[in-house]
Amino acid sequence: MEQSAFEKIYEAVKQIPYGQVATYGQIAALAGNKRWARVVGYALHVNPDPDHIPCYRVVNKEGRVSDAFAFGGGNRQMELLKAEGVEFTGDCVNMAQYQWERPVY
DNA sequence: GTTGTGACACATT
DNA sequence: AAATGTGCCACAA
Repeated sequence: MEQSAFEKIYEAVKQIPYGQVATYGQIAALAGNKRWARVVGYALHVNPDPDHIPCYRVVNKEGRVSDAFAFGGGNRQMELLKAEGVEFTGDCVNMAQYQWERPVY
């Protein structure tokens, strides 16, 4: 059964390990196409299952949260990520250290 | 049923 | 180096 782009995106986000973060582009790439980065944003926007879709673990290329919208507050993400052991450099996450390396099969 | 918008990223100018 | 345009999917009007 062919899952829609959204479904694939959700699966990719769910695969993000604890204490790490991923970028929209990476999620999109894992979902099938990097160009879906925009779709990823929308997918998290609807976020139908926040219990399995940690939007706060998803950041943009800057290692920062969305410029346009934040998850229910903005600081919300920082607290959640810090609770997982992720350090925040000002408003940006230390991606060089915490960006999720997609397993290459 | 069509048009427009939206949590981004990349290529080109 | 920075700014603009382009591409993709799903949903709202």
